[in-house]
Amino acid sequence: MKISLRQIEIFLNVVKLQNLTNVAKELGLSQSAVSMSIKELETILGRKLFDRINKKLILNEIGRSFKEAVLPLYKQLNDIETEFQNSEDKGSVRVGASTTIIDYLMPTIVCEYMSKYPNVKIDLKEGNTKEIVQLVKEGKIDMGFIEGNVEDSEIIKESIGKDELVVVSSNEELKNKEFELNDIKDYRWVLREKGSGTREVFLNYIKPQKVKLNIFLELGHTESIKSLLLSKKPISCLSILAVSNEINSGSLFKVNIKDFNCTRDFFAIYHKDKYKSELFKKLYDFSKEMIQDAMVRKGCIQCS
Amino acid sequence: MKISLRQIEIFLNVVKLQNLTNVAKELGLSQSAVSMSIKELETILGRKLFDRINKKLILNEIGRSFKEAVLPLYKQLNDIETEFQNSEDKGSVRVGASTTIIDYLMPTIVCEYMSKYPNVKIDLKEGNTKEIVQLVKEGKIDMGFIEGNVEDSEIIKESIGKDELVVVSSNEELKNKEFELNDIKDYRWVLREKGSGTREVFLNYIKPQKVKLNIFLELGHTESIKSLLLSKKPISCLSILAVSNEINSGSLFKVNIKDFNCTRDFFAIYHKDKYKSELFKKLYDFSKEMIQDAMVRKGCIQCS
DNA sequence: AAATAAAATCAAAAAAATTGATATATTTTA
DNA sequence: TAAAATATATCAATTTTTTTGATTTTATTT
Repeated sequence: MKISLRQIEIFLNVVKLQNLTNVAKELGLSQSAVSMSIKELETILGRKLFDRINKKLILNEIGRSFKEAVLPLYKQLNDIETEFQNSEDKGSVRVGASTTIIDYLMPTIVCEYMSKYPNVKIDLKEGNTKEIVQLVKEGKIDMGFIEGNVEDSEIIKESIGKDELVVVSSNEELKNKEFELNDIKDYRWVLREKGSGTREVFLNYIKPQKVKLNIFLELGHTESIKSLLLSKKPISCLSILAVSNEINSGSLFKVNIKDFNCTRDFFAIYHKDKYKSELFKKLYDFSKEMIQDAMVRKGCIQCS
Repeated sequence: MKISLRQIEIFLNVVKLQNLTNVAKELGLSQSAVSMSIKELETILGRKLFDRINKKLILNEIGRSFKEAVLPLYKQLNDIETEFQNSEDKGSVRVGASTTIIDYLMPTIVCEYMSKYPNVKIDLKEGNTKEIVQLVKEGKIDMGFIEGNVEDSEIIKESIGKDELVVVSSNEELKNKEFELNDIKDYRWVLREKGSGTREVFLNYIKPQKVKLNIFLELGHTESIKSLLLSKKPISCLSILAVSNEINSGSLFKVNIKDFNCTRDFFAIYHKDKYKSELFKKLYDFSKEMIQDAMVRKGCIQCS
């Protein structure tokens, strides 16, 4: 046999009112129900909690320490109950995103969201598009933001804007001129490693031209590429999100390639059976908006 | 409707095993019982705790934070339950005692007891005999130690030894001689205030002799009397417990009065309906022994 | 001494938890 | 690709638990 919350509730009321009959009234029960509940609780614990002194119930030392132990827990459970019944702004959300989004968009989103809803915890998971989709399908994350398209009947996806891939360098020779890709193929190129979305999209886009780039280095992190771009002046192709600041400040510039217009969609995804709690909806919409805003903003900077 | 501990238990098991059927096996229930319990819990909270993704239950962000909130409380409640079912050495006991006992015996008792049972809390209440008896009758304290007799059908009492009242002074004129009370009645006497047990017992004891003492001062605290005895050298009558150290060290001495043999019983009392928990019994017996020991010890010192 | 008050107890009734059977959807297997 | 196996939901039936209403016991008040 196990203690129940009802028994604890009745017990605490008896402690408070010191009188079974009044407790019965307070809880809308019969006096015998209260009496039997206390008796049952004492049976479970194997000890008397009250001394029956002249038909009065007097909390004894065991009852007292039981009360001390149980009262705060009981209160907390009640709080939790009402909190979950009322507030929507509490909990944790697991979000997955692919590299570029994780690096250049999520930090701001998480930061702003958490200052708006301090009781919401966000767990971030990084992965490439395929991995993120898989996590959503398995219910291991609540929503995902990815850099490539998916076709899957279980996945609901929403395009949240176009990302632009730009060819950039800090090599002055390449500035203020228009090139064919072929003209610059022999400069030193640095790309992200194989398997990276950014790299695949770029290489797929130029495939028809059958140009063989001089890829002299492959790096796993966009930031490594950026610092190399500044010191050694090779060429690379990266998301506008990653380099808009540098382009804006002039430390990097877009290499002007004729007819080069390489974009990709960003998608927000979640499982079709997902229960869309208020918490989910809020973070989902918030993230979508933030990402759209950010992309418009970066896009503008690039144009100017 | 209110959450029950059973629902929480089932919920936590589902979180752990991620599978209703296995939980049902684990808890010895049918699968439908588990399913319905979870459903009911979600109804009470007004929110889904799991997403049903392809007939699998995947804890969602609300479920997750519910789990975080509820798990520690559930564990603690279980601990409390087993603790109360098993251990006897935990709780608090309310003890009442009259002045002499509180001052000269209880400190040691409480101290030694608490180092033996560190989880037992002792609440001490001071009062004169009548007050202590009343508190026991009302169940406001669990046991009492008093300096006078009681006759009350509701009270169980046990004599725990004889206290001796001694006439003491530091006035050298009174040393090493035997007096009649009448011989010394005109010295300055200091007694405890009216209502004090020590005073009443003493005055009652000498009443037959119809001696009118020169009571020049009445003080509320035995310690005040003792310090006065040392500086101003009046006479007083106090419990041997209060002055045995001073007698032993020679700073005070017993005034030798012919046929003076004033004693009183110390009693341990409790209510006849008291539930005698292990905790109660241990403290009760411990206190009884300690008091008896102390009185024998003080008595011995006095004799030597 | 009678009236009042409070808790315990018991059988009966009501409510809640649990079951067993079945439906439905999905994944695995052959 | 169909059949088997797996997993959850649902419903009516049943068991268990809680609660009630009536009664008894003991103590307190009038």
